[in-house]
Amino acid sequence: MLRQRIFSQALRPGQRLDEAALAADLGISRTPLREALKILSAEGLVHIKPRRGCFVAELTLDDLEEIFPIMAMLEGRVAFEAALKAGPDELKRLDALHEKLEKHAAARDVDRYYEVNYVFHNALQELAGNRWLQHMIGDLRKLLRLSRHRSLKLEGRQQESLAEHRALMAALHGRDAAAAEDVMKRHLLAQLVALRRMTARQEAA
Amino acid sequence: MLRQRIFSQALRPGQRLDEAALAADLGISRTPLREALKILSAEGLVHIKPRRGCFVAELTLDDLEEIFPIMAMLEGRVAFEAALKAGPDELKRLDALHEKLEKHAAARDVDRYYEVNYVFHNALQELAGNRWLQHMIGDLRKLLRLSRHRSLKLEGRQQESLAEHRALMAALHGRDAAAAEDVMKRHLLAQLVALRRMTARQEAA
DNA sequence: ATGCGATATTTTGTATACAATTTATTGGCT
DNA sequence: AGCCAATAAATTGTATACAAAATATCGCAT
Repeated sequence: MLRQRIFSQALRPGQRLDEAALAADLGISRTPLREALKILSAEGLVHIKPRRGCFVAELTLDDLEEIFPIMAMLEGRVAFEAALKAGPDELKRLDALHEKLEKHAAARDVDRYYEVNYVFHNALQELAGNRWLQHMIGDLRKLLRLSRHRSLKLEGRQQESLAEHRALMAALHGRDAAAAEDVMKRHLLAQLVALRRMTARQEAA
Repeated sequence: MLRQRIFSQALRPGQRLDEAALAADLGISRTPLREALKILSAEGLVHIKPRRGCFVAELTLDDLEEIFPIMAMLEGRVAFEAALKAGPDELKRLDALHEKLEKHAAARDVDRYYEVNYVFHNALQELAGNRWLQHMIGDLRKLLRLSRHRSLKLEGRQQESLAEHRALMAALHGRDAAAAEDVMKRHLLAQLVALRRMTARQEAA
């Protein structure tokens, strides 16, 4: 419940969390709430300052600059492993998801595109079959949800993203693991570049 | 305190943790103990099975096979960044640490070697200056401490490790980031190979 | 003797109560 | 009026108490 509220921005980055009030709001007592907060703290979604309170974490552009290259490595590795392990059935499943991406992009449906994109990356991770890699990526992805920047809304970014996905599919079909890794890395780093453009624009306004 | 007890094997992998008994033993009540267990759970050091209890996590060789390649990537990246950012002063500090490694290796002092090795890798991480990268590596390193395998005790492994460190220092001095990354990756993967040899030997016995 | 079922005990999960510390408020002083 | 100190309120951290569920024990029948 807490994670949901943080992701939905009902609890805003930087905001202080009053335990009594939050517990009452969630309809539970402080004991389980505090246990939940400790977990979120370990995940990096909140920061606990002893004796001072609990605050929703904030991601600066600097954090994104550090996190995206790591994501690029990890997801790149996923693409590499997936390319090695993808059988015909799995490729078909990925193709089907990619088709959906193409459709939602054509319809300019950003929300659905994000949704399917998420499913696609997840499918790839399962294919790669490295549970710890999945775990690490999952942790970082949760963190990234703190920054509500949706780079796809940028002019032309959705088309770029789609092109990167096409290149990835080509590499997977060609069983070219190195190419898949490379494409995926670029895909993630391109997102970072887009985010930079967005924040630059926001600061200008 | 809990982490210490897990690392020192006072609490063994797979062992069930009785909350009341542990709390009494630590001289605290169940409330803060449970909060601590939730944190350890998020870190992967324990597994909480709802309504059934808390168990110290176990790392199989399969887990190590998955984790080490990730560590290789992350630490490789650290080496890359560190090579770019290392100034003369920082290089001197690393040299001093490396000297200690040489000394402890010559004295066959495995424990001190591990200790200094830890400090060395930490110094490199600070140099690289990516907090999130440091965070991720730290998380994985904590996990690895669950497996009490100390590959340096293997015949010749310490000399190999030392040689890898020498190659790393050379790359750092030469400001060759790509070489540093490559050496570091190999260093981590060589550890995995050593661990494989160890477990194979253990299973034979 | 062994397996099953009902009861008793233990153990986890949650709520409440209290202690310790921090933050807010009030009154007095310059 | 503004600032500081002392006190009051609120908030975090911990302990205890209770509810719900799982595990263990005991008795009974086969």
